[in-house]
Amino acid sequence: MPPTTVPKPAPRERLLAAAETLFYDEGIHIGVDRLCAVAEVSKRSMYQHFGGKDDVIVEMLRARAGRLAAAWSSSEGRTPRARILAVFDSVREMSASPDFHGCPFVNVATELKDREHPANVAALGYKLELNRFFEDQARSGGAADPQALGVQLTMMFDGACAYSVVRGGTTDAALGAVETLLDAQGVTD
Amino acid sequence: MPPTTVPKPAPRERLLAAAETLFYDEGIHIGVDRLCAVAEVSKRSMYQHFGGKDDVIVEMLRARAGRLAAAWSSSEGRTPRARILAVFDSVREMSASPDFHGCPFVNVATELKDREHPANVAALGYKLELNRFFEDQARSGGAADPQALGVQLTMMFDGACAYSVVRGGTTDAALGAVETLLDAQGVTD
DNA sequence: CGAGTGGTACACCGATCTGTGTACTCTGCT
DNA sequence: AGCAGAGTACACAGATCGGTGTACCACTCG
Repeated sequence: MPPTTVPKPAPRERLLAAAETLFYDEGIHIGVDRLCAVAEVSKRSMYQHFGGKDDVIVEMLRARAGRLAAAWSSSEGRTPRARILAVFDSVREMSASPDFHGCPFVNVATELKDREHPANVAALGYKLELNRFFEDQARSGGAADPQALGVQLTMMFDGACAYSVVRGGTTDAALGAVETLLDAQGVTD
Repeated sequence: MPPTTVPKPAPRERLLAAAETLFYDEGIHIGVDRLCAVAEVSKRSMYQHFGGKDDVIVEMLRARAGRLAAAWSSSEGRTPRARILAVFDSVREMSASPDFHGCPFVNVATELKDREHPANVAALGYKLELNRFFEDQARSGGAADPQALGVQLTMMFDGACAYSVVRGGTTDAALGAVETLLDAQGVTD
């Protein structure tokens, strides 16, 4: 029988996985030495797979954005209101973990400042996608002003994350606010 | 006649002023050399006035929190609803500036991660104060659940800031959401 | 066998980081 | 005049940063 050990993923995948946890847990200011050590990849290999540290950040964000967007879409079949609430419920769940440090995209944008930076462009893309998801669901649910509601829900999303970052608690209160905003626009089940 | 030149503030004040703009505009990872150069204070003097870079950050946040809290209180005499909306209106105004980079307290908390850090404790104190202001106004305005409304408004506050950080636009949409949340709890003028 | 390829180990570069040590100047007070 | 304190200029330490150069190793394909 073949060896039971799972083959180690390729260096590129190991780097992206390490970047996801390290950059999120400790910020994007950690050194590439640390990153490579955790990924068990030589620094030389890293610079052959990526153009530089910034490149790793961008690719990591892109991969993460894709996975998260897929998670929202997975709620197909349910009502628009339920699909919106499910997003906030997942945030509530994540915020219960001591390893929760807010929205990774907002974090990178905050740490980078420069709005022209490719990583910030990726973060913006993610937020636009989230906004569009909310807006689409709001429209499907018969909202009076889907566009405004989409923006408001996006704000509430990041506000809930920031709340947990500073306070350390969970984001339960966000669900009540979201229900109020949905009710006000006639988005019922 | 006396010289028209205003006397230069003391080194301590110059350092705090420089820290306020530099740490906010470029993040708290800039070097102390840069900070001292802008403040026109020798590095040696900085370490005689403050225990270290972290100390400067904490003192800067404390000063800033005091001034902002005073700004909310300045709206005495107006209705609770108007006082709450005034806070979000000032955020809307600030977000119009290209120099706006979100809430300085949330930014520091995001960049520092460590929740035990004194600067993060200061940030938490500020957010608790803001939360209490909202809650007090909600109660005065006859809200059905002032505590929940206070938290929701605090979330909306940070959400509006994060929105502007990533998108670059103003936070107009937050006002609509706030009005909806206030209406739902019966906080009218 | 040999060549090419992907990866590693490790030293190294210049820049920058926080923080300190030292010797100097300025200023106000008595 | 003389002294003390506050501030400055500047070199320096030890660490870490992103990034590179070099020599070597293991594997596959022909």
